[in-house]
Amino acid sequence: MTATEGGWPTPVLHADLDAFYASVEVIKDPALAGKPVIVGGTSSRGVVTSASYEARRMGVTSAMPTSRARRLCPYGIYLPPDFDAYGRYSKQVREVFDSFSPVVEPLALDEAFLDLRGATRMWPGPEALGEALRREVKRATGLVVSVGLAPNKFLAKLASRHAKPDGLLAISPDSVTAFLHPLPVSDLWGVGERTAELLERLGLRTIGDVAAVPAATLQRALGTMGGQLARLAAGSDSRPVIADPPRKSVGAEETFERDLVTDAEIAQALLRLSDRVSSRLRSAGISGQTVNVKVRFANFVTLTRAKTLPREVDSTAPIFATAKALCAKAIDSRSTSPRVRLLGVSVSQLGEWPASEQISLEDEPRWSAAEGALDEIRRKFGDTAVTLGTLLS
DNA sequence: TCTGGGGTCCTAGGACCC
DNA sequence: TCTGGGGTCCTAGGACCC
Repeated sequence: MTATEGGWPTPVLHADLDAFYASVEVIKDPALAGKPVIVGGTSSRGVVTSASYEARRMGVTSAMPTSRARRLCPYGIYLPPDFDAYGRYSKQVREVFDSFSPVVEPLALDEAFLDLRGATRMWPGPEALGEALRREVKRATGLVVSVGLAPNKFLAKLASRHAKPDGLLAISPDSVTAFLHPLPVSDLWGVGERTAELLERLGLRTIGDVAAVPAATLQRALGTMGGQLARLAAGSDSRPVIADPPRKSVGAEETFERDLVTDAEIAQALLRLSDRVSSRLRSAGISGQTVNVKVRFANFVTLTRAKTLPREVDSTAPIFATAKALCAKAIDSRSTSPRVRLLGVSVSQLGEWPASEQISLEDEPRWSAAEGALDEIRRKFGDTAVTLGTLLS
C-alpha cells in the first residue's frame, strides 16, 4: 500500500458475474427470461449449481440438492450444465477484463481479480473504471457483472458480494472498519462451517469481535489460521493479484446414480475418468507425476490414495493402471464389501510439457504392460466377467 | 434436505539423507 | 554403542472456495 491513485492505495477490483450459468441459459433461450431457471445435476443425486434470481426468491440456493429445489420450486426450469457455452462466455468476459488491466487473476469461470495500479490513471477514479467495465461486459456479452473495489483482495471480494445484484460497491480505505466490523465471522475468507463453530464457542460472532482479540491469542487457539484471521479482521490482506497462476492439478470425478458394487463397474468408471483426465492434460500440453484416487462409499466415508510415478505422464494407460491399483488398495483397507458412491481420479505435480517429450526407451516395457491391461478392459468392456483381480494380475 | 465437480491450501507423520 | 537434528519428499486427511 504505497502508491496512491485517486486517493486509493493500489486498488483491487473483484468482478463477479450474477447467476452466471443461469444467465447464459437465458441468453441461449430468451424465452426463459423472467422465469425461475435452475442449472445443476438433474439426476436424483444432483445439486444446484446456479439459480436465477427468480428461483432464489423461491428459496433455491446453490449447492442445494436438486431434489429439495424441486419441492421448493416445482415449476422451475431445470437444466443440465452446458460447460462449453459457459467457457465461451467466460472467454469473452475475460477479453473485456484484459482491456482494463494487464494483471487479471481468474478465480473461476465467473469471477476474477484485477490489479488496478496504473489502470486508474486514465479514469477519474476506481468507481468510474468499475462502472465502465460493467457497461462493457454487458454490451459485449449481455451478461450482468457486479463489481467490488477495495484496497485489497479480501475486501474487494466482500464488496462485490454486497453489491449484488447488478451493482458496484467501493470500500474506500477510511470506511473499511465501519463496513467490516459488524459482519459475521463467516464473511472472513477461510471461515466455513467448522471454523465458525469454533469461533462461536470462543464467543466471537462478528468480525469486530475477532478484531478485538489479540493476534497472539487467536494464534494460540487456531494456529496459522488464527494469525490469518487476525489480519483479515483488521482489514489487511497482502496477497497480490497474480496474472494467471499455474494450475496445480487436473482431475475428474463422478457420483454415480446407483452405487457401484462389482469390480468390473469400478474398473470401467476408473477407465472413463482416467481417459477424461489424460485428454485434458494433453489438450493443455502438460503432464503430471502423481496420480490421486478418491473413493467415497455409500456411508459418505471418503478415502484418498496417491502414488508418485518415476516420471510425468499424460496418457490414459499409465494413469488408469495406477488408479486401478490405488483404488484396490483403498477398497481393501475396508473390511466390508464396497458400495461405491463416488470415484475420482486426478493428476498433480504438473510439469509444463507433454509426457511424450520426456519418455525414454527404458519406459517401453512398463507402458506396454499398462497398454495391455487397457486393451483387455476395452475388449471386455461391459463384460461382467472382468474383475479388478484379473486386471491386476 | 441429504449431500456435485472443479479446484486450493494446510497439517502431521514417516521415510530418507546428511 | 547409542543417539541428534534439520531438511525434503511423500502420503492421507480435512477445511474451504465457487
